[in-house]
Amino acid sequence: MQRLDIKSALTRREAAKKPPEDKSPCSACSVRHLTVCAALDESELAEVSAISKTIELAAGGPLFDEGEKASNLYNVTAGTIKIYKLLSDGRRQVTGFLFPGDFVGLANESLYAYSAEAVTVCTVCRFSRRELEPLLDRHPKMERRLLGMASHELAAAQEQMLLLGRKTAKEKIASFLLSLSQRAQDRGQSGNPVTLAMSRTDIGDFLGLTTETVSRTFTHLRSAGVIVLHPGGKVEIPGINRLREISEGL
Amino acid sequence: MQRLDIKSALTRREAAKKPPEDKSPCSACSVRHLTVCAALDESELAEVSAISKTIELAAGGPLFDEGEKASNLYNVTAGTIKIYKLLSDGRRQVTGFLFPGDFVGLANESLYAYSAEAVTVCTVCRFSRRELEPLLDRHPKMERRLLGMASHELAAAQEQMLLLGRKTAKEKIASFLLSLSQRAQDRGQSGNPVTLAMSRTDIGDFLGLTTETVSRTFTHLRSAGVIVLHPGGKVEIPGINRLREISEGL
DNA sequence: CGTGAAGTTGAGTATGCTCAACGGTGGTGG
DNA sequence: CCACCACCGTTGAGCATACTCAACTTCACG
Repeated sequence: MQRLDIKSALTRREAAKKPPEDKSPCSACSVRHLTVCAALDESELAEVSAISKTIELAAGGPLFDEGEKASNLYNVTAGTIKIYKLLSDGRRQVTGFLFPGDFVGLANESLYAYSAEAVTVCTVCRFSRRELEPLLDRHPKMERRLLGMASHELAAAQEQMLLLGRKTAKEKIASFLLSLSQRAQDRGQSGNPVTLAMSRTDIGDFLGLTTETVSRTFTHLRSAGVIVLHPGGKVEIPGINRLREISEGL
Repeated sequence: MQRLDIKSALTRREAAKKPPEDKSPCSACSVRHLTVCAALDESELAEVSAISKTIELAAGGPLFDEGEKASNLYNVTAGTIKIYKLLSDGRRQVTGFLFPGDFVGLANESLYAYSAEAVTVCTVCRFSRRELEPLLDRHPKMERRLLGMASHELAAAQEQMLLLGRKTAKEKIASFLLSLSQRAQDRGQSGNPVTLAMSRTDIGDFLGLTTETVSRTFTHLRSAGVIVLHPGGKVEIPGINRLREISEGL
């Protein structure tokens, strides 16, 4: 799946080398319907293409760091990105995983409030903040869309606060699997089995648990027959309704 | 302070009864510079006035409930509001406290993703979503401001996730006090002593702790001479730098 | 096939929770 | 006006969930 996306990203880059034509490279974007670029017409897409640049990241590669000047915004087009914050002693909280179509880099202040790093090989579209803002002024439709995406993220953040503050380890893992499954389905991929692209450490840092507890809880759910762990981070969920109950503490 | 704000709200309502004049009631809004209405000119303010209604809430009064149709948006002008989510067994996570100037009710989907309830006596400005949206279309400046406020809330949500997932009880309480102090200062009020308008239960539900642990931790910080507890929920912070260290685990 | 990172499992522990009791306070009704 | 009651906050004792430290296994990669 990653390999496939990289291939399409390369195709997009080749298109960018060609002289201007009636179709912009963004026209071919396979995740456009999920992004801030949804519902733009051809001429608007061309404007966006003109100020965007496709970037590839190796697994583990940094996109930006907390405290850095927030001069760019990014659209994920392939792969998985994690965003996180650190405490001075190294404790880490992953505040989100980003998948194709997700937007990253919004910062009200001039500095990024968190770090972003590729979990897998990734492709992202980069926009300079300076160039994007006037474009947003001219296209309220796009700004409205951005506000909608920010509201959506805000709702997700609140759901995550509920998880972090009030759920048990078992409920956290169950909620996490269901959320990954849902997001895969939103992208037209399989929601079952679901693929975990990230490490146990990343999952722990996302759920407010240690890797040991994450591992033990997976084992526990496996013993209970709710999930089956396959190689390559694939998790089959035969008991998806049971998992839903567990995620809500029933 | 609450009493004062209520008085100004009444003044505002009286103004609304008068025939149209060159100054809209919003002109007198004491927290406008903090709100989405900042940087609007007189004619724009008049438009906003026309579709807003001032509402008063008793302490404990509900503003809206999770799952309700999100037909209104609100601007807090006086008092403290809490927003929260519930699990089916009654576990609660307070996801935020709102103070004058804060905006509440953004919902990407058509339903509210959380409940909102007055902590103290409150005054809020109500906008119908249906009426506000066309106004935003005509005033990109206002929409940009809204996006900025949403980004700011997103950053705060991430900071809160770090707190919930990775901080100890002591660090949580210290961070909480500092954040309240900062927000009071942003509103031109005293940052020290800071007033806790909410109950221990609300604080616990915000920080992912029980009331007992909140209480014990306050006692501990008091014994350590970092804070002094005064009647009326006032907390004096003689050791504010020590509190900063504690909040980061030093 | 060797090496190092990632994942799993186990034993013991600590932080924060549960359950319980008690003091203070504010609102209510006799 | 005062007694009563409910609620809030505080404190204590015991306990459980998830953490720490450690060993071992599995897996990916050279």
